Amino acid sequence: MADGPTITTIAERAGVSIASVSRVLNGLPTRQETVRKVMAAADELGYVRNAVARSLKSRRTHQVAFAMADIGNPAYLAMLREIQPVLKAAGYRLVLHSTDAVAADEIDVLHSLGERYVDGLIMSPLRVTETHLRMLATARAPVVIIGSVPDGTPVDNVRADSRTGVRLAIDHLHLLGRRRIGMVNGPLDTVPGAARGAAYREALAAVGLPYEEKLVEIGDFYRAEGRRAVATLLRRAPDIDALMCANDLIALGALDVLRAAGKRVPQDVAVVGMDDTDLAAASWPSLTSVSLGSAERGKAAAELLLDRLQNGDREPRLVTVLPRLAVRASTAGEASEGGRSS
Amino acid sequence: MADGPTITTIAERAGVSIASVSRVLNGLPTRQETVRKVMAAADELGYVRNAVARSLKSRRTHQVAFAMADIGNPAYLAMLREIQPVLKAAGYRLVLHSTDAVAADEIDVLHSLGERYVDGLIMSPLRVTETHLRMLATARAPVVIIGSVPDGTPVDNVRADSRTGVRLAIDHLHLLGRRRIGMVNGPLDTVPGAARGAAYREALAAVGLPYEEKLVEIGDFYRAEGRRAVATLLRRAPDIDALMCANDLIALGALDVLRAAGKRVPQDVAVVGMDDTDLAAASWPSLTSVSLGSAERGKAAAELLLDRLQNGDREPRLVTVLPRLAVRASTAGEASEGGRSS
DNA sequence: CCACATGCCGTAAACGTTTACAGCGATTTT
DNA sequence: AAAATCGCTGTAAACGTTTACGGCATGTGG
Repeated sequence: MADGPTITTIAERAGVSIASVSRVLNGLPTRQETVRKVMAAADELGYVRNAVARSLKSRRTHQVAFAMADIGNPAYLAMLREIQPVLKAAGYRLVLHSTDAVAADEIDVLHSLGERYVDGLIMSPLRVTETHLRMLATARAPVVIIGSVPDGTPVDNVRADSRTGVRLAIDHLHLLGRRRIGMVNGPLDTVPGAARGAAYREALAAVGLPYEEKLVEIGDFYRAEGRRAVATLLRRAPDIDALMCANDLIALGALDVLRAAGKRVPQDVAVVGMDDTDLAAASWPSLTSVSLGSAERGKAAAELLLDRLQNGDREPRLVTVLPRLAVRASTAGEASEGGRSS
Repeated sequence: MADGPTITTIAERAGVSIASVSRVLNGLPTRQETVRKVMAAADELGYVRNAVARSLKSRRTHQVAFAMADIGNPAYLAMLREIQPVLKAAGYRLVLHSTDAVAADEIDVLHSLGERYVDGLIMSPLRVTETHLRMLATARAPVVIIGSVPDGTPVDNVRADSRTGVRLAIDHLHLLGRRRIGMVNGPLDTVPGAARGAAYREALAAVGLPYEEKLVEIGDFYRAEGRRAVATLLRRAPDIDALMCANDLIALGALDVLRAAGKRVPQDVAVVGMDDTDLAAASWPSLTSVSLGSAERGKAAAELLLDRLQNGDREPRLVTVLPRLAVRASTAGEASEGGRSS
């Protein structure tokens, strides 16, 4: 692992100055003969440009960071899968942070932008605090936020429309004749939790169903929590005939509990998940799920950031991605069999 | 986004030299009064160290790359989930590459080590070619390979033991009384494909069952391919009573086809997957699966690399992770209900 | 009172690039 | 034939750090 060659090494071997070497390497106009000599020397030495020195001088790292709230959550994973190729195609490397949805970690990441090891950041915070907003306003590099941010915040923003998403699901259930539609939600102090809770209430109203406290249970966005919450709900309201779950993991927990309780899905209780992850197609019965377009949001975020990197001072932009309902067996009978595979 | 403060800015404001600033910032012995002045200036200016300049001088980037073969494959994802926190705890950032299992991309990544934008690399190649080996031998930064590499290759290496893994599964099926055990494998020119195929043959011999060509079908490591392969297999050998699948996605495809063919799982056909991903616990019936310890392998790889970064010239080390059989409903009846949630 | 050690600090060089500027030989213009 | 232009090249500075080295006070021992 001997010290690699630098442009100085090349310059000596080719008998030219380092400036010429640099020019050749960057394709700037140079005499043919010089080009030949430099190329030959570079080849023989197995030269590779030092990215660090290059970044220092050019003030561009060609790296972009993505701060995922939760690396285990398939929704964020779907974003990552779209972000990666977009960045790669544009010649950027991806630095991955996992913040475990801890606000302090997110703030750390924002702070670390000052170290200038990346040209920009894509971030999907679960909660947006005052501190977030303050740091966003003074961030040392462009940031794109996936998730909602107050109007006027000076960053590019990509949003899901969970309101419409929940609406799609409730309409679907209502059309199928369901009238006792329960909801299992995640924590109300998270952005998605709050939005989905409110949307549920609204959607019920829209189809003319009453909102009943006892049909709603709050847990967390995990399968085990989903089980717990649904068990509680069933005890409280045994006549429930449909469940709107705030994500797919919760919905899987619901399937577990319903099966154990001897309820048939979808005949007795229809179940809808949210995020339309790979798990939805894999489960049995396969899970009807509201896709909030994680993949599209990731792609949009990456594109917004790349655009901003080329054009530093355009207006902040807001992109909203439309939801879609993926109907599968857990609401629509035995028929459909999801086919997404990775 | 005005140009951030540098140590020069601080030096001016504090009325000291940049050397003193650097010393204070690095905790080297300095007079109290100077420390105070520098700290005050740094705070007021909101100074953050420039990582690029630091790296250039110190020849350390505090970044490590992970080249995933396939970002959509839960097995690699499990590795990522372990690697990330280990690196973070040690103060390293993670640069993520997705090579889509394309050899050329993997070579690119190895080549790019010459750019010195990372201190080391963890890589999980699907196939190991001559070129791989040549580049590994001359890599400009330490590399840890997850997957098998010929003895004598001068890199740290973390292996799964798919031989024992398949053996566990076949023993299990044999104990359950299955005698017509088919296999659905991925491409034989991949490292895992070859290993699993050979292991299947060996394991059959170990329990005294004959190897039959017609019980084996090759596809690829995806669900749709699994469906196709199992359909073919069923046509060719309708009396099959167990299926050993080379990964969980294939096994899910098998479940699809068996259900459609009216075969009960596990009563008529028992199914075993491999990798023990989240999907295994999510499917229904839940899937018995051989865990090859993806998480442990990721963790081991990260630790090997960190160790190597501190101690550049110790002997290459080989870590082998033991497999484990996660028994679920697809072989053992209705009883168990997997509970892993993320 | 001088020699010397000690503790801090500033100057300057280095890490490996990119790039403004000036120099220089050859060609073109007047 | 002198002047201007042109194409190419080398010198040197800069990016923001870290760090070897020497200098300057201060304190100690003879």
